[in-house]
Amino acid sequence: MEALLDRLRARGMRITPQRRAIADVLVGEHVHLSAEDVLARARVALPELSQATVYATLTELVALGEVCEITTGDGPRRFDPNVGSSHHHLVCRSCGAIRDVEPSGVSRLHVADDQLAGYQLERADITFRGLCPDCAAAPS
Amino acid sequence: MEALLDRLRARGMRITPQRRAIADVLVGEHVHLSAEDVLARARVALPELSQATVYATLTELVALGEVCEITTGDGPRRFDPNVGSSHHHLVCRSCGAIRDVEPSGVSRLHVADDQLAGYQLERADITFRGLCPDCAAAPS
DNA sequence: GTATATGCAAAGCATTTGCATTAAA
DNA sequence: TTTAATGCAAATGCTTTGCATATAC
Repeated sequence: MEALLDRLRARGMRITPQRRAIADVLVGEHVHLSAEDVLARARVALPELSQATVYATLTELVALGEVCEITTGDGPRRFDPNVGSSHHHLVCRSCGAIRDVEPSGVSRLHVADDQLAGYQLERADITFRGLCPDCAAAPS
Repeated sequence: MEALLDRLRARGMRITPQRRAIADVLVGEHVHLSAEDVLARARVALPELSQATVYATLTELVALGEVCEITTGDGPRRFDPNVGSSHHHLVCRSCGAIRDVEPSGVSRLHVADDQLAGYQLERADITFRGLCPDCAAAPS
């Protein structure tokens, strides 16, 4: 429950009411919040929370690898706390909805060594794009 | 050579000096230009070209599928005219350099049907992240 | 001649920054 | 007490927009 805050404390970060409120919102699977979403939700518990603090905290959480960011290619970036499973994303090109795709459902990707030519690979971001069931049914 | 302009004409677009200058710059492989890059290069041939026209034209070219956009997750988006081969990208997290990865060097990706749940898939964007040879050698 | 494309400058949006104040440890 | 975190507001960077003018067809 307090896992994220514990890890932050362990890394020397101070636990403030602001960080607690933000951490409380960044929990669960299929959660893909914009910075604005995080602010709005965390403000329910802590109305005086500022946007700048949300951005600062999100930046740190991403740097620590506790949260990952998703760039939809349109609109603000989204933050995903589900870093445990290294899943991929399905993004609707019409409404922007994001759904997770479990890695187990995707064949493993392998890159030929000669393509890497000295690169030190860290990870692969895989984003599937198309129309979600709702948008496929009701074309714009 | 004039292939892109021909296709634009065929779709009813007017061929202006501006579009010619922009099209001349959007040629080749391993080309990943920002809007600013496109403006600067096209202005060599047509100094009075405006930024707004570059953005408008790039937006149309993307909509027509003649150019694809790459979101690096940092900095401005890049435009890639090499839509013929549906390649993937290797992005250096330190200097931002982008290199193409030929699909032939990557194992084919397959998504289990039950993961798609009504989604109408259009494409998969695959971005590998890590350090390029230069940045791996000289850590920041 | 007519509709489309252009250029300019202003607006827009997401995000970052500077800095004085506050508070966690 | 000390150093890090916060809030505010201004600044930044990229991109889009409104609108009058110019121009491809």
